[in-house]
Amino acid sequence: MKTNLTLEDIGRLAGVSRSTVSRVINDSTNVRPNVRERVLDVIGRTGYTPNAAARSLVSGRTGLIGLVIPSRVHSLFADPYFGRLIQGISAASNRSGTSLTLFLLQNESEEEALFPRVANPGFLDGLILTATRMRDPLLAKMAVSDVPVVVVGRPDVDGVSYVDVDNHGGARMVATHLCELGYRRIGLVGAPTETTAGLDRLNGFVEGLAECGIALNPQLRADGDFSEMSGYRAMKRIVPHRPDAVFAASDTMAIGALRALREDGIEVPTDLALAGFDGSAASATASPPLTTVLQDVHATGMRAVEVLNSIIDGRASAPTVDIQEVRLIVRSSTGGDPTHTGEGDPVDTS
Amino acid sequence: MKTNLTLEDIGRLAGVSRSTVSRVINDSTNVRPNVRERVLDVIGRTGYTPNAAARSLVSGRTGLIGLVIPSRVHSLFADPYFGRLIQGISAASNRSGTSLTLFLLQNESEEEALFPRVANPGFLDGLILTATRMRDPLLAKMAVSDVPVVVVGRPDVDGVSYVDVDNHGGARMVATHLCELGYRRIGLVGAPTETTAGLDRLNGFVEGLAECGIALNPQLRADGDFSEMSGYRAMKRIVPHRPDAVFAASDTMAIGALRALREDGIEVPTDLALAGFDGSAASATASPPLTTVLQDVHATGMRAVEVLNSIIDGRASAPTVDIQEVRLIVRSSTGGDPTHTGEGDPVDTS
DNA sequence: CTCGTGGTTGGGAGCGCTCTCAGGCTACTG
DNA sequence: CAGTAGCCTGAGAGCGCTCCCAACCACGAG
Repeated sequence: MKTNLTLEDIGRLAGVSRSTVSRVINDSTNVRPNVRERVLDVIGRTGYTPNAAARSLVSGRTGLIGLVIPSRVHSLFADPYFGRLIQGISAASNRSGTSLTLFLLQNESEEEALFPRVANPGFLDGLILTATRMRDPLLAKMAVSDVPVVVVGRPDVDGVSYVDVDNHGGARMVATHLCELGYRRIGLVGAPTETTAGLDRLNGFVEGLAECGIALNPQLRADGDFSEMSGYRAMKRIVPHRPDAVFAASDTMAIGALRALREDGIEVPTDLALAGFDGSAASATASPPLTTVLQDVHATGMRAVEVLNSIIDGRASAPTVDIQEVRLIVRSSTGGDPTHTGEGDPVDTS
Repeated sequence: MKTNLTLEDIGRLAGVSRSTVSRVINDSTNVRPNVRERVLDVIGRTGYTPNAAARSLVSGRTGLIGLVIPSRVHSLFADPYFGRLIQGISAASNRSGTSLTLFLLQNESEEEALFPRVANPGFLDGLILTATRMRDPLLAKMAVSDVPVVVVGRPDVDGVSYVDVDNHGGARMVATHLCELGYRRIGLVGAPTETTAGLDRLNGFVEGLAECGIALNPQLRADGDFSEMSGYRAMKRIVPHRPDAVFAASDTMAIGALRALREDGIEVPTDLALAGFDGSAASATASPPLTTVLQDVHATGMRAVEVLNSIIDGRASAPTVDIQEVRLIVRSSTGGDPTHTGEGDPVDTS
């Protein structure tokens, strides 16, 4: 299993030239069966694998795609979202025979140092950007570079391909659902509005409320940062203003909100209805099980890789936009279906 | 920002040769200040970055380390352990100027296909293996290959460097703690014994019990797979045999166990004491807050990278072994400190 | 004034691969 | 049996870089 073998060595051992061995490896057709056999045999016995660096030097491809998760996602793995996303991206990447390089940035300075690294020719074939913020400097640079890029989530600039979920539509469904059940003092534990996801969920929710004649009362709104603790705190701020229903813009924040309510002795859904967003596994095991908006994060990740690959291969020219559908899952936390336990519900367990 | 520039181009623009530009970039000393200035200026204006593939072809280094997380870790991001580990590894990797390539394997066949990929010369400088199992085939192959490898956790083969936490010692502390509080019918929600972590926690726990004259009652033991649901199920199996205390070998399983107890109306710690392992953030916010064993997963990840780098650089020859310390955090779930709320406790929030 | 010395610089070789092209061979056609 | 098309194979060039070595220059010492 020595790794310092070259094409030339294999050729010598098999009594053929470098070129023929190369043909066998890249299974081009024009090789006589018995020659191919002989070469394959030598390769098998020696455990030869072609040198990746040499290969990418000449081919211009490395088989490596990058995934950038910026520093402000400190709640990285507390919220299962990114875990699921990484799994989806990784699955698609494995399937397409590429490897995934992860850039988990810890602070601003690492973020700034990133561009030259990823723009480095001969390093990455393409890049997936997540959790971009408004006026994201990295995104701005990438957009004008010639590195293939796909954003997960909706970017605030044009000309960039992206894959997003229907945040607006999902939040609107929640508003409609709560309205139809007769709630009127409806509050919001919002997601950060520096993110397009937060913004879209806010706007969708407001639109849904408006459709049944309700305006979002500012006293009934407090924003969090997607973390459990921020959901807890936001709910604590809203409760004194006596809402009868609250939409938390992520399941993790909803879990935190639930904890705040439990502490204050407020029963869900009897005293207050609560809904989340994401369709996480935790939403189903919470007590009571949470009404939520199911998004298939795994599929989103896979789709991002597919779009990126199509750009890398030059199959896609114009920026591609892909919006994934979401689905409202009604559980007992909104009182819409009190017999419902949450067991056996569809959740994204990826 | 064209990326197709070469050293030669920069040289031409600056009126020097390829070699001189190379010297400037790799800041070797022997370049006249004004020449260096001129070259740096051209590089700055053109946004030139050296081609990574060409560089690694000649240097034999790619600046890339791999992280392997095998398929059987399906609970990947439900349990915060791997998230924290990845963050630690990524932090150390950023610091050392290397990039991290993630191999999240989804099934056995992907696992088998991995070896040729990672053993590929000119691809990775080294590899970190996690969650290896007993008689792990990938580990066996890697151990005899000439690719630098570090295992996180204790491998069951010799000659491989590894970084582990003191699972044995931590579990023993829990046993001693429960004993000292006077519990006698002490149960275990175990971790899988195909993992050395599960095995070590089991043995440490048994040893701790033995020291105060207690043998682990098989009826009071049920094993899980680190997932919340498996903790729930295991506890359901143990409860009928009336334990007065239970050690769950991971916080996530402890949370599941807690859910089972709540369902059955069993009060913690009044009716039953419960302890976990990991020191996760969730252990502090659980109700009641959980007694647990704090391990610094972030530090473990960073250490793994350091050890790997020392092997890559040839600074370490003999297999390096590094065992990280753990600490018992006593909270109200074991009744050892009933006034304790869990707020403000040290937790690994990395 | 000549020689040596040390700091600078440029060119050649080569890392291991793919691609192109020309040449050799086989086999078929007329 | 000559001619030719088509298949197979090997050699050369070159991807962009680093390393090595030889050449160069200016300076001070003898």
